[in-house]
Amino acid sequence: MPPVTPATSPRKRPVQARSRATVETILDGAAHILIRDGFDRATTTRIAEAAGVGIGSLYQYFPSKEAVVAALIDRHAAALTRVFDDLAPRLAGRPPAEAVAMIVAAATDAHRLHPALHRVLNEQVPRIGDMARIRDVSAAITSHVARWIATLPLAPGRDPAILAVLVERSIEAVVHGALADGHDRLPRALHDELVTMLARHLAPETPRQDQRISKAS
Amino acid sequence: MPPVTPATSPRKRPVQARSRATVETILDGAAHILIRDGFDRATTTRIAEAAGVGIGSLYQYFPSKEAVVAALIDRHAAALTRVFDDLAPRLAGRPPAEAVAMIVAAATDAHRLHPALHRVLNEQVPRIGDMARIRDVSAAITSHVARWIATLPLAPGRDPAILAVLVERSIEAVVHGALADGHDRLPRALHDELVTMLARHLAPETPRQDQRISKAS
DNA sequence: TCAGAATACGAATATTCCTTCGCTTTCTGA
DNA sequence: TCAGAAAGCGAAGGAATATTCGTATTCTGA
Repeated sequence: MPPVTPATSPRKRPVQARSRATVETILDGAAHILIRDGFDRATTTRIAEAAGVGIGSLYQYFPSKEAVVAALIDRHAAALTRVFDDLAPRLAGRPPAEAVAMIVAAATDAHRLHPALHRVLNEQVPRIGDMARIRDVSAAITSHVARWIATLPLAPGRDPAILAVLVERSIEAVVHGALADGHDRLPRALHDELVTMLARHLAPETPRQDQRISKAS
Repeated sequence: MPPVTPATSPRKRPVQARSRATVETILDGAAHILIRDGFDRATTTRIAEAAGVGIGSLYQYFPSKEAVVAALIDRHAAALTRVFDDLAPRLAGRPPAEAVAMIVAAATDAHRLHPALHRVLNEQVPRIGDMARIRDVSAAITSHVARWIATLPLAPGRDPAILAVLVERSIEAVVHGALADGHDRLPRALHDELVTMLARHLAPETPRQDQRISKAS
């Protein structure tokens, strides 16, 4: 269905330790060049140069520039996922305010894993067609959150899965926005409003929403 | 400062009606090609073809492919801004639940102005370096929202500007996410949770948030 | 009606980048 | 220690695009 799907699967699998290291080196070089030059100016030649390997070696393991970036996305996505996998078990039993604050903190950490790279990759992901990889990360996070929410006492009729989407997207958007605006962390006031809002919305006394809101013209 | 700034400013300004029409035509052609082929496969030649003008004419007004896309972004951004400019005066005096629902509706409308184009442009904006244009749109929306929030009775110490950021980003993220997931509108349940959450957070009785939340480990 | 300016055009040119392939070097397992 | 496999290398070829520029056409203002 995606009109654009450059070949991104590896050409040859590195088997010796030496070549596995080469692949890592290429990925590092790619990250470097991507950050410095952006995707468009990043050429396979420059990537190989930055990595200190021959261009031929690069093509031994990657069929194209897209494939290199896809691999980089994969590596970064794995790191992101790990942050939230670590978080999930620690949420158990926490009251909403605490847990939400922890999720916010994790989101911030994730963004700071490698900010410059994170940013470039975010921008380029759509082009690589590796959207699925990112969707997976996001889905994994949401599902962790949903599992935690499911343990909370909620008014009947409220769906943890939906609340999780709401929570995850709000947090991601606010954190991402703040960091994109140049802050190195969520400004305190915004952080507190966000946490309060979400925590309160997850409180047991929050009623199931009714048709009360459909009065808008 | 931006490492990547392809020339995007027009080469020559169209003065006669004829050439102004040509420029519009080129933009239409660009939209068409961009949607059909994506940015990478979109070439200046194909754009000119689709627009039914000579390639030379394109270069008369745009120094590069990036410039064409930048102009397209600009045109689209103006349309988006208009949606919210129209909305702003209608918010006056509305209670939170109503107004929030209207903002959500506007965000949905904005996304549906030209979904295919919206999507492609969203993906390409970062590359064009026209990030600023988008930031402006977003800032304009936030500022409208802030002006409305400023008219609400709030607990002392709460900042309308910050609440506006929270509201705008949450709505945009949730709406965008839902549409990206393939829905053609916000699912009802998610819509209601979102509106309830935000409206409640803007209610006068919502207390100023304190250090209550910093207990998280 | 006419001169000068504005537009339009597209074949030809200039760039840029991707990718391959034959050869050298290094490593692994026996 | 040695043969075969794995890895590394980069000049050269090839394909795709961006962009220019001289010429033809149309429009504007007097």
